[in-house]
Amino acid sequence: MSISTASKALNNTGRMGDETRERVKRAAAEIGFRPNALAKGLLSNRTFTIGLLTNDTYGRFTLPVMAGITEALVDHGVSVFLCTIEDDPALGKVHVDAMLDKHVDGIIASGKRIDRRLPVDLSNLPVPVIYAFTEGAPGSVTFCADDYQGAALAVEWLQGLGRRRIAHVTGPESFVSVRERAKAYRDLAGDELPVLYGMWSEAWGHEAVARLWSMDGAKPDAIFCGNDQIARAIVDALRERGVRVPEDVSVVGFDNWEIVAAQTRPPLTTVDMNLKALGREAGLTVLALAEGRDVEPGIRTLPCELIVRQSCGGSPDR
Amino acid sequence: MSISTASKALNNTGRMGDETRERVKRAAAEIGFRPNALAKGLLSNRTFTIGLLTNDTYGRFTLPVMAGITEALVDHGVSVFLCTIEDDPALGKVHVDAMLDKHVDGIIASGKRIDRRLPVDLSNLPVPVIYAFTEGAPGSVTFCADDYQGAALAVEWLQGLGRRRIAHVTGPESFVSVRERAKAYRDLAGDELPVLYGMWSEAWGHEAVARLWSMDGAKPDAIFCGNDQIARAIVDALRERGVRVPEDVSVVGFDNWEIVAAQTRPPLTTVDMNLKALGREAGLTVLALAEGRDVEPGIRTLPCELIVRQSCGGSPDR
DNA sequence: TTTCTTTGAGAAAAGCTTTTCTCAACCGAA
DNA sequence: TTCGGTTGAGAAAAGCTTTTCTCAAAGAAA
Repeated sequence: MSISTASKALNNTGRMGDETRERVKRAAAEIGFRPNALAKGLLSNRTFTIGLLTNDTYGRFTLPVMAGITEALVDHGVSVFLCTIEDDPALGKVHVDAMLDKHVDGIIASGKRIDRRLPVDLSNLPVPVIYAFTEGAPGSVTFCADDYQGAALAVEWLQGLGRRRIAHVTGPESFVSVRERAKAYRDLAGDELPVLYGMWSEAWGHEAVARLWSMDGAKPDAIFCGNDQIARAIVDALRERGVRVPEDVSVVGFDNWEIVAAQTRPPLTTVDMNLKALGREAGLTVLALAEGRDVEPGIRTLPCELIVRQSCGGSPDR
Repeated sequence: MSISTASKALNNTGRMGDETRERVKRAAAEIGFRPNALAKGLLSNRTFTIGLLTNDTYGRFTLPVMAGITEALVDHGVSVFLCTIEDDPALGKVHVDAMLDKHVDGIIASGKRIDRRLPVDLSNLPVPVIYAFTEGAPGSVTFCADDYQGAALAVEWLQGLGRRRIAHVTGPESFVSVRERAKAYRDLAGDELPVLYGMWSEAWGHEAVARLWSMDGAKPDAIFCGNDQIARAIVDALRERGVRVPEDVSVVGFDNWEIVAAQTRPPLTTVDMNLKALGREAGLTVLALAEGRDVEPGIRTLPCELIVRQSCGGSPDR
């Protein structure tokens, strides 16, 4: 039995008798034959391996993205190198070089904010690169969540519940996401109340409540928060003041970070950026590029989704 | 210039004139020559690739382990496949098969608790397997944190601050970690107060405080918690009751989960399991096995460390 | 000058698949 | 019987390195 005959039998290629083909397959199964992916890759220039580059140490955003990528690609036999590069350009280069040496089929760059580049040069690489939840190079494919739409979802939900004095407490104005979300808030809720920019911390949530409740005039009847941590702090701060959530004030978060959103009392209604879906899309897109298919460059925006829990009141079906 | 001469020049092997060697190296640098790791691996049976298998979806424990592995191995040119298999045996098999096809040099199995196996059969694999923060097969190398010592650290710290009525609120007794920590607590703090077993949730923390404060007799002057989430809830619950932390009651957590420990008011003093160091050790150990070096099988226990913040009072240097 | 030794460079094989070509055998048709 | 066509199987090359072997040339010693 020649090697080439065996190869053709197992790959269902070439011409040969059905009986021979079956015999080869049986024998292969019996000895537990596994084709060597390295040899295959050497020949085909496809390693069924991609690299995920990120500077998100805690995996806050990258893990869901990674989960999506893996979910989409595992069926295609693709495995993923996860490379966390902190914000160290040297480390980034080391990891990228290692990936290139191993001939990954493509690289997905990811991060912890949408408006910052990873500290690595990914231009002129011999493999396709796409960006997910991080700023991409011009002419590249970039996936990100639709902050405007997500924020609109939150504000409209509050308005649908009859809330009219909606405040917005959020993170640093330097973040594009923050500005986008604030824009949606302004467009829908008007400018009766100031947007409160601050930090992404619980401390800021507490301070914001103190500020809102020390202002003259009617108090807010709803607060749309820039992330779940702030929302949680706000819920805590309101409780400490004797303000009831959701009876007196509805609170909406952003991120649907389970560990925060679900543990808050009451659990947070919040906007989910669908990072897993984003990862799936990103994964399928590198795969397409790796296979030589054409992909339109540009920024692809994926819609957010509102996760309804109990911090707003109202029935889940409105 | 022959291929073999070039190879020898670049690898500093073989006999050749210094001038030739230099010339080859210059030329290689100039054209940006990268040896193909696949071809190299095909020959040497080393791919400088390992797989990290985990069922810890949120990366709570796996991410620090992963960071340690990467940190230890990136200098050796090793890249890591991260495979999250939830608790799905089929998915596990798919990932393991993919890794074997790609000829990883070794596999590290990791998880979210020390006394559960991953739902995959890792015996009789053609590559070395080691376990980190999950139950290992008999005769294997397993790394885990020293729960007893970590708990002792916490209790001794509280006693060193003069606390005498120390309570212990922790997770489900079914966890080995829980029992180990409780044992250390008992050995050091005696049995004046019951160990309160419950859930790993904030809700349980609140309930535990309610229970402790409704009991007859003197109230605790310190609470050692099974994890940071419980500790956080306990700090919150105490504040709501008007009990001051750390003046009236000292609280110690477990895990040093920054996102919880650092955001608690006051920030938590807590036990860090040194998962990153654990990852480093695990990484170096698979590498050793992959290189054919002998490694003593057994369970390696790494010491925990106390991270002092403000929830206990006392000066950081005692 | 001849022979031995040393030195530097290239040839070839191995590692594992896939793919393309070649070739022998067999069948049916002329 | 002979020729064209079909069919099944094997040989060989390619993909990229490393390593071992061979060999020619140059230098040194006799």
